[in-house]
Amino acid sequence: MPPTAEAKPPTPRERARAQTIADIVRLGREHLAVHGAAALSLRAVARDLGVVSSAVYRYVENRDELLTLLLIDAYNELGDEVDGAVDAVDGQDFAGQFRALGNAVRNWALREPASYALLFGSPVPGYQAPGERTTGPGTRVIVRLVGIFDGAYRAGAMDAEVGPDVVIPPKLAGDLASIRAEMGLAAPDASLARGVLVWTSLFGAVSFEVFGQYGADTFAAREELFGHQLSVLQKVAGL
Amino acid sequence: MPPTAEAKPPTPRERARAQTIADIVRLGREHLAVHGAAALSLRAVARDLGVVSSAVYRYVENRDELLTLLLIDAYNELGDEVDGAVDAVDGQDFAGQFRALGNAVRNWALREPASYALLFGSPVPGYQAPGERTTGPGTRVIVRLVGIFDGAYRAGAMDAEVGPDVVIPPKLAGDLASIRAEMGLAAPDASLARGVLVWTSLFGAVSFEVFGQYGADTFAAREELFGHQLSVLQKVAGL
DNA sequence: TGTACATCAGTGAACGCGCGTTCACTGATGTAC
DNA sequence: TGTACATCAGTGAACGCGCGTTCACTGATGTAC
Repeated sequence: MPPTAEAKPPTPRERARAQTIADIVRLGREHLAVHGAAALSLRAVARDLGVVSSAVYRYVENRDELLTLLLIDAYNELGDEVDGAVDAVDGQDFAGQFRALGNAVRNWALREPASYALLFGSPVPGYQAPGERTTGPGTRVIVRLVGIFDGAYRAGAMDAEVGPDVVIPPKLAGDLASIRAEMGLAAPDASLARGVLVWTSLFGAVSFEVFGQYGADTFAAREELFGHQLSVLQKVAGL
Repeated sequence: MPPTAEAKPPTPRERARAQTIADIVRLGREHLAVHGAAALSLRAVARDLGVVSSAVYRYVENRDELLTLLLIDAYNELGDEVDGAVDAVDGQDFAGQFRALGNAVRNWALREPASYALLFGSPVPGYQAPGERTTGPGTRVIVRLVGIFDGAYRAGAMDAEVGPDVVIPPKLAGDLASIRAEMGLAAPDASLARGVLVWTSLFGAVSFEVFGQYGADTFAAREELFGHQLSVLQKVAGL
């Protein structure tokens, strides 16, 4: 059965190599948290790793590739967290799933603000993520969110929505049709468009809190504020 | 009448000085647009200004102060743009004012993505904005937005809102009471809380577009998408 | 109106620092016969 | 089982670069008498 050549058990060297790469990613994340993405430096990672600076080039092609690894790692950590939270909710409780997803995003973002900033903050100047490697991990949350909405629609659990008189312009309807086809969805244009707003609004709320836009003193009850925002968004989505 | 010592006409030297500072800010913004905030460098600005690097220290105390100047400049440019757009709408057309504000934010953000990122993106590592200088300019948009909401409420132009059964927890109500007192507002808790969501959602939508979260191909009809988002947010706000 | 002095803008050299990346190399670890 | 060779991890020096900030200085511009 050697057609699947990947199935061999890893050699000690391979294991050591994987461990070192994992260490590099871990140290890179720590560096990210302290100094930000723009200041991420291979030399600093090498220092923390206890190795001469040129040695990291055995594991990582260049600085941009380290950024890519960190990006993928962060996307997957967030994705795992979201999946875990949503999976813990009853499959028919779509509103509960939505709230679990929102809270998972916020909790992770507050715990890992630097990684969150890398994923959802200002683009890193001069860095372009390689789509073929990041698109999968990078779309896990939205795919999951859309899954909840579409599941609710199919189950007939989607209430009348806010402002049903709002019309969808044809050009936008075209985009939504592509999305519907690509993701195999059933929900109509209005629901999908509403979903996009809820999606961007969720991250808008989290970003404001994580990036310090609220100021130091304005909101003491941040958890309650976010809970309220989720409640309203839930209504907007029709859940 | 020398008590108001500030009223003297500026000397040529003062005018030259003001002009140079304006040039520094302008060049700093260009640099920001190309290389990002973290890479903003006094030496590069000095080069563009055609002057030796130490000369800029005659005008700007250090790198952080240049960042502060850029921050204030950007906040005021955005504030002017928003004020201009809202002022152009009939004072009783609260929904129109809201849409004008939203579109002004988006247009400015798309035109000046680097400045937008400085204001609303990831925090610049190691930089803390001096509140006493930035709070005023930095709150112009939210003050204006709240003004529209409160004006609508006082004019009795605020419709029934989404999900009126959503309760405001006491801790959050306390925060909202402080805001109401501080800003001299009339609107009740539910409206204020809704206003916060609309505020964060508006910037969430703009940030996703400016920061490239939509991906390259998903939405061709970005203008229409944003228009739709504004429509739904308008309903959420009760306008 | 003319002179003496103070203020200011800009210079150029220097400080100490960190960065990404390349390259020839040494040793250790694995593999093929 | 033993030997020859290939692979790989890590070294250390070097390249050329840009950065923030300080400091003593030169000249030009303004001000007071």
